[in-house]
Amino acid sequence: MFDIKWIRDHPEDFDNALKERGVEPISTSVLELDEKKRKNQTELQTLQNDRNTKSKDIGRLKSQGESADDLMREVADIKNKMTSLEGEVESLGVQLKSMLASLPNILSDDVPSGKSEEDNVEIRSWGEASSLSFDAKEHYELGEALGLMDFERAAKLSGSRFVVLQGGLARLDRALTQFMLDTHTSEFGYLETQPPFLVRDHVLFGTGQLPKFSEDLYKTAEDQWLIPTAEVPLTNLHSDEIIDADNLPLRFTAYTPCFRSEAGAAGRDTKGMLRQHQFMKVELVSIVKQEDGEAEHERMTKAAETILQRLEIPYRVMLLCSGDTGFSAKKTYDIEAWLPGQGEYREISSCSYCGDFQARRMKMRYREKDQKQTIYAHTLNGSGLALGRTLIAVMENYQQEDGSILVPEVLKPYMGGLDKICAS
RNA sequence: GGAGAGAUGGCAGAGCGGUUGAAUGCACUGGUCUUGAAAACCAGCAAGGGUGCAAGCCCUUCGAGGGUUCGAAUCCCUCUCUCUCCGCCA
Repeated sequence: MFDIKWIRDHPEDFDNALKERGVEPISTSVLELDEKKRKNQTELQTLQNDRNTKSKDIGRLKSQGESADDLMREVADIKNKMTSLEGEVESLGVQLKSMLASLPNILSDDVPSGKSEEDNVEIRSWGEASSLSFDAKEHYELGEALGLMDFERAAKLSGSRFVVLQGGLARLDRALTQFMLDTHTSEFGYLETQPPFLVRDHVLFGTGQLPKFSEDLYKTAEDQWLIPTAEVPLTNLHSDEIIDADNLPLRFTAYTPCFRSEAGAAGRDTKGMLRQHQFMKVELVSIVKQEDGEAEHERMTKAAETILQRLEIPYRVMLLCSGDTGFSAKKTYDIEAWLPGQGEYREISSCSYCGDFQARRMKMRYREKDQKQTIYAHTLNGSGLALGRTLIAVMENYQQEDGSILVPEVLKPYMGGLDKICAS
């Protein structure tokens, strides 16, 4: 969501910025609506003022036992005039809001132009993206051979894009979770949080999934939505509040399931557990002062990278191009882990800086000590990391020629003595 | 799921349909006093929006949305949430 005052003052900057997003120039129609609304609003407020004073006069007259019939007639007149104006102001306001609510965030200056993921730019890489000394298998081949990853029975229960994990793989997934949460809480200062997994409309509006992307989400019969990521409840925790600046930054981490309909992804990544309707994720969310947003973005990305480094999984950090950056983000880094089985880097984390875009939508402000004015907070979110995909990365990178999987050193304390996962 | 009570400013808590955007207390900020602090006393202290060069003026908001009325925090309806009791339950 945008500051209408800023658009008034910088209509061309606004159009140019959105052009990067492939949005047609819209400032003219926005400002036209805005102007019309304000004109009507001013007129309406004059009438309201008139009505208020006259009503008070009526009260005064009546309390003195005098007749107020003339004044009452006048107020009735005013009221008539108000009715249509009220409707007009209301409807113009709704139009303006819905126009602004469907526009994506303005990108940071350093986001490269581009159409698709092809145009993303590698920022740095870590580790060696090498092939193994033997013929590396993909995660689903390994998992099914181990008898610990079952897609058929998952389909029997729930349809396509689900998986059942068992035994050592389920344990490994749990170990990864523990390791991630421990690292983020104790080393990076994120507050472990268990949020609800079902949320209301306005919460999804706040982070930007609604109104545009409802087809990507699941909705319950009670009209609550299943969260597509913990970013949604975590970022909204302090919505509609004025935060004491001394309490910033706020950093939250949560381990939650994520539910995505994957509408429009038909045929993509149908094999294995790369793209599921339900997956677990450890999420990171930061709420910071406006001047701290960019530094926090780097810090958050480092926190996510730390997990892969400790797991000794090669990865690269990509700066997403304009065409690949999400709706609410100003700038996004994807972390892609090396998958020897696939012979490719695949996204395992996405860290986004949203500026005040989400904060405006959810009315989350902060105030500096001794200042009267409120400022919209800046929000960031990142995966730290997606569990399913991290499990895949561990499996493919730690696979042995016999199909067994070694447990990464850093996970051993969490594996109850198990240091290798073999066929059951 | 059934029965009842409630929702007011950062918190607590008043509020016969008419100068109530809202008493009072606490908290907070500034000042007086004090060597300093505390106490005491004085003053200030809601958000969002419109308008104006500005000072300011104005509008809206007392859980949300409708309605009654010249006028609603106060009356009516719907919804949401909270609390108490009963039932069920991880």
